[in-house]
Amino acid sequence: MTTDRPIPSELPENITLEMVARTAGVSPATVSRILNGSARVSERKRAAVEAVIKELNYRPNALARGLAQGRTNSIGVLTQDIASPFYGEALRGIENALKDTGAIPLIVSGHWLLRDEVERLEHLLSRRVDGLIVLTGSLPDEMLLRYATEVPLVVTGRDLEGPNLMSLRFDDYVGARMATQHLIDLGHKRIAHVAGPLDHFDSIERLRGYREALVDAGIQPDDDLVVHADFHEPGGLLAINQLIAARTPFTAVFAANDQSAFGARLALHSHGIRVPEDISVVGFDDLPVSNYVVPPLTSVKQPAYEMGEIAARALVGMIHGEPAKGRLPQPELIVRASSRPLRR
Amino acid sequence: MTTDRPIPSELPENITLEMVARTAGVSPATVSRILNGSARVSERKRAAVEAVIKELNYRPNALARGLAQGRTNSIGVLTQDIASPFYGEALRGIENALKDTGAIPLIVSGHWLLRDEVERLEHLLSRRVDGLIVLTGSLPDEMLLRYATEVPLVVTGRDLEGPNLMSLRFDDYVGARMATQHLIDLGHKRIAHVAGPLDHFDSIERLRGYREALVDAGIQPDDDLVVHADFHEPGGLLAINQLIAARTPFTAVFAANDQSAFGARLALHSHGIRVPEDISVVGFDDLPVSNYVVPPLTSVKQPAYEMGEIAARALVGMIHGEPAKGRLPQPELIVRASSRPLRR
DNA sequence: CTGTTAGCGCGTTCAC
DNA sequence: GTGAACGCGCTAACAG
Repeated sequence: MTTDRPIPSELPENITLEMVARTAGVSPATVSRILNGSARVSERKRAAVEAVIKELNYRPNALARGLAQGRTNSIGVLTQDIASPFYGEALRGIENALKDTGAIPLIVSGHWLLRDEVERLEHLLSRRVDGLIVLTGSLPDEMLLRYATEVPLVVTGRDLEGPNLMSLRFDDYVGARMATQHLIDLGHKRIAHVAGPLDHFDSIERLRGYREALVDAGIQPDDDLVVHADFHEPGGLLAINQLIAARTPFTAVFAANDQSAFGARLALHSHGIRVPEDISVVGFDDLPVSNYVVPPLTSVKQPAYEMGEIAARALVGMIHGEPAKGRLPQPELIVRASSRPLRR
Repeated sequence: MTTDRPIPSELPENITLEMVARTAGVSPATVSRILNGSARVSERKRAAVEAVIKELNYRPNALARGLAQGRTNSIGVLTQDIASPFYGEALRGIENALKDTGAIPLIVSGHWLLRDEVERLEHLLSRRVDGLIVLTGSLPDEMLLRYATEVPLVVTGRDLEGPNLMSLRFDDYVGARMATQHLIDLGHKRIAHVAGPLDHFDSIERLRGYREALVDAGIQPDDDLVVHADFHEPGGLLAINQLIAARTPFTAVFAANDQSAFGARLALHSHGIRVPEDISVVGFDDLPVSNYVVPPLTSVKQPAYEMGEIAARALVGMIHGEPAKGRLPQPELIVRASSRPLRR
């Protein structure tokens, strides 16, 4: 041990593997082998090294390790909004699935902006992540395919086939049909739809499910009943205000996601319209909080947490060279108190 | 350019700085200088190199760079729950403040478990983050002080002084007083409190604020009115159910956070008790969604987003050797429709 | 089983 | 201005 360092540096010097090796009286390679279990080491040396590691409080340098090994034990996750309740659940699922693999998720946000998404992905790749999970977003398919040539990639919210790539899509169309059908079954005919942004594939599919359920039930879809919003609470509120201002009659609302359903419900409330007595409301996503709003919201369950888990597990498999596999559960309608039979 | 590689490797080989240098006909050092602006380079070479970088789609290896420079341009963020609506806002603030600094946040979750928190922090440090933001959590002060000897550290939710460390604490006590005083001003005397977990400093402070506001108003605090919950919706719901089952009379509820206020509000609803007509409800945090629940929730605004921004900005400053600085805004009560004068 | 050697891809002296 | 040489901390390949 070098005890005659003249100036004790301010910052505690980082302990290196080489220092551990020297103090334990072995070679760096041996320490490395113990750390990685990459070869058998005599019990005596192992004990000595482990003691030194503990004593010196040695912490391996992940950068150096990554450089040498060519893998970083980290996977990049592109979400869109770090505070989104929906994607938040997906992130929880990812975290949980990764927990015991030794890998750590590097989470960045794309804000639904192509520019941000590309910039963030490049950032992740320059950090040499071992794989990538892209939660929906607005990247063109070709770009995803190209990124998949660099690292294994799992993308949600679209159907896409390609080498080194897996996609996970929830059936928005069927989910929207179930929600609409539920309202039809309750006797509703004038069903409004608070749509999502129409540059989102999910929104389009949900709108289509809504329309086709109506048609199949012999109800003529009325464009006046479709209001466009943005998947957020204020948008849902404005949408219903519009509808009311235009005096368009309706007895039920199917919102393209729970957040806009919350806004819609508040708009109804401030007009003195009761839910579900006067008007039924159905959402989409089944956020954790939707079970605790008043009245609890009937909603199509989107398995966000499971989606995260499935994506992460599949990605880890792909990184280890296994074929991509994993499927999302089928849509499911969770009926709660916000919807009830039309009173006549 | 080496065109005679016999076997085209499956994975596209990573472009290295050295390859860029060779194709551009300059030395690696020159490319490095251009990349980092660390020295003047002739316009001719610069143009040539930049062209090659674009053409080869060169992406610098952040690991190698970190190893060589001793900094990684990443800062570690320990949150508690990646899907928490409250901490989610803080993360947004952090992301935003870091956006133009070139640094990227590495976000990990501690789940309020000491074990997880330590493990995650060690993970971040082994990745050689340049600094650390710890969002509350349950680490003892001494540990934080020790971590601060390794990297600059900002911690929220507590008061702590130390070298290389900054703490940011919101005044929970004053906030709770404001909430309680608001209800007192409205004529309420039987005010229930749905408390948070009592191993959280915030919970204790909010309970204290509640109690002292009552005392100062000449109202004798009644322990029967204090129910313990867990900062989550189900806990708030159970708490109110308990209160009702025990037939403890009350006309208002102050919940230790918005999520338990939601649960409380639902419990009241399912007992046919109206808010605010029969009972007033006040929360704490002012989550984004609290403005959109029915009725919109009166709440103490905790500036989570700003907190994240302030923490990140301060940390960046500290990393650059500036003294720690930054303060949180004062508590503020946002009055909405969930509270109203006691009818007599 | 163990030590020695040679990189991983960059930044950074230090000469020229 | 520019290039050659070395080192960041670690793993891998090769000897023994």
